[in-house]
Amino acid sequence: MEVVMPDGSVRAFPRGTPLSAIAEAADPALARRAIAALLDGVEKDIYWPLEGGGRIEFITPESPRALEIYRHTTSHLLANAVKDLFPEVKIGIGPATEEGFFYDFERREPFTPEDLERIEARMRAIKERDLPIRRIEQPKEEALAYFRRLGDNLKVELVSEKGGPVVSCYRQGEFMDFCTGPHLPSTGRIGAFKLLSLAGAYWKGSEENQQLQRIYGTAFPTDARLQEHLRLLEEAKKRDHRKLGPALDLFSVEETAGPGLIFWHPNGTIVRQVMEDFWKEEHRRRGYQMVTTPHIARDELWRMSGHFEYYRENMYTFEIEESGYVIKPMNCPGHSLIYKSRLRSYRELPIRYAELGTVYRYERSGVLHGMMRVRGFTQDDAHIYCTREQILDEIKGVLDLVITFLKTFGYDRYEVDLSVRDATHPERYAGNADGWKMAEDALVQALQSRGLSYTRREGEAVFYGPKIDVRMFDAIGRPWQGPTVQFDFNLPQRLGIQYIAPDGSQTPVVMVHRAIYGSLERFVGGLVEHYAGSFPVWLAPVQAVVMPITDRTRDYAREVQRILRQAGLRCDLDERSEKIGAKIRDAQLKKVPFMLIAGDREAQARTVSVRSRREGDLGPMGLLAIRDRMVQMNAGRVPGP
RNA sequence: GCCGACGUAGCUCAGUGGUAGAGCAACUGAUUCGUAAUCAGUAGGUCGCCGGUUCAACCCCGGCCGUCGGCUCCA
Repeated sequence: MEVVMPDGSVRAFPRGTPLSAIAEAADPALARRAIAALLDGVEKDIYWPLEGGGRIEFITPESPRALEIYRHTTSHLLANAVKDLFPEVKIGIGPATEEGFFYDFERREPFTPEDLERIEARMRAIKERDLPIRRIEQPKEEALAYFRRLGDNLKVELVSEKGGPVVSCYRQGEFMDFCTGPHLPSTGRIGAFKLLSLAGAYWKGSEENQQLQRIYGTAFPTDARLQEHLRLLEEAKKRDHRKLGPALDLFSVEETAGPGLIFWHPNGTIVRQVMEDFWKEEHRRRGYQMVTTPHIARDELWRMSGHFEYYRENMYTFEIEESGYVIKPMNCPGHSLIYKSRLRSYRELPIRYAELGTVYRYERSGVLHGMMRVRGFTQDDAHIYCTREQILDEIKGVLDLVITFLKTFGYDRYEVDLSVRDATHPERYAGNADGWKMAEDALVQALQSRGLSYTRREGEAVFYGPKIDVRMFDAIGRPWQGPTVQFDFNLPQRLGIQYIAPDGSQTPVVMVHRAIYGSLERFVGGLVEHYAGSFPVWLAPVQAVVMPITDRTRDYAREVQRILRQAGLRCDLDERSEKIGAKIRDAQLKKVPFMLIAGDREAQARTVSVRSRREGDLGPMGLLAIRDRMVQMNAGRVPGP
């Protein structure tokens, strides 16, 4: 048979030659390192006997696809160790994930952290034994009989559902698992790994099903890469907004008041207001009109909008004088009422209503998370009511706005998703096919016109319309949910939102719902982590601290503060009787961008010694020079340090 | 909501049934000092809350609240 080698040459091998032998023939050094192969692009185990020839490539520990194989094999190692130590345990599934791997187990007693240590030790022992890992293809019935004999009901369920007439399993020593592979050729080839945590997880991801115990871990080909990953986890921990936020006195969550409710402290409120000012400025400039709508409304409104039907579980309701009321979970019905408060002509469109609207939603206690997932939050919401002809320009306008914001906040990397409906199930969606097509075309055209590449996500649209979602990546490469643009075919229909067309007819509007920050809480939480608490000058709660060195220069320092404050800068004065080193240390810990040191020399020369939080001592600068520089950074919303 | 872990001073953490501790922060005083911690003193706790066991509970048991890691669901 003929084999196309990795270098492109074609060579002949006898049928049944193992891929490892082909690697050997290609390059003995490669053969030693190859952990698996690609046959015409399909992953195969390295010992797999090749029957029909084809194009061969080899996967080495450095290959991007290698990681998944290492992790998947390590998850089997985990299950193997658990079975050894706890024979009564039933095994579920154990895939590789973005960050590592997990395996789900059914066991009456909970695993303890001590169990985890024992399991990890056993895993290492099995790795040491260097057991061969072999793929076994057998009739489905045989595999079923095997798992039945072990009482592994979950596996029996999986094999019955997923397996064809012949199913593949992987065996290492006494342990065998139902799996498509590929895997490392032996347990000794497994790299560095670590078990990380314990969690509950529903069988097949459904709340209806029993809950299993999930053990999480991570694995890498080398210890260096594992250590690097663990270091990154530490780094993420240091940036955690739930830690930094209270430490920098930005916000707190108060048990007395209840979970999921954010108290914005003065420092946090500065960040928030600066963001709000920027937002209002940009929106007014682009023809948005600010509106304000009430926090509560009769349930009548929410019945009309459909929320009472579809969103009730998330709404807080109460009664006043025997009428039912709802605390608003969304702003759109309110905006639509303003639109409907009188007849609208096509001449008025597009109408763009914007509101920093605070909404409250009931979220199950287990999902709450710092500022990221809360029960009360402020959306930077806007609704665009326009004609079909105006759609494209409107979407383009929104995308321009989105890009402006991403840049300003230093999110240089982002990805765009376009979520469209599952066209095979039109009954699940509001609006007609024509509307969906038109909306989708407009979204695609707008994205193209702005040179934005995107991933199309079939069936990911909400029931009321297609949407664009932006995912932004922070300074250490983690994704955050960003701006979103959504069409809404439901509300205009339900609320009868129309305009008078040139021919005098009543025509339904097209409604677009969009948010840039999403929620101020979530966005600020993300920013804290993105900047690790070191906000750029324009956002920093305190932009500079003036530090007199001795009491002799106290009055001068006060003057410096006054000058900066008069220029609109947020400037503190540290006149404690501490040494300069201590003042610097404290300002540094508060992540203040500039420290302005005022000693005798500076007072004499009408300068300050400038110290940057990031670059350290920058030497003396004239008062007006530092003032103007900071004013420029502030007004220019310079995203950097 | 579910599974598991955790909850001691503002923060970080000691404290295995017998009178609650340290460092930092805070406050007071001294010190007037040149780029990440000056020194001394003082104060600060219903050990998350409620109940139970016990002569005695921060410690053991139960319930609740909250936080964290996940699952499930979302800005």
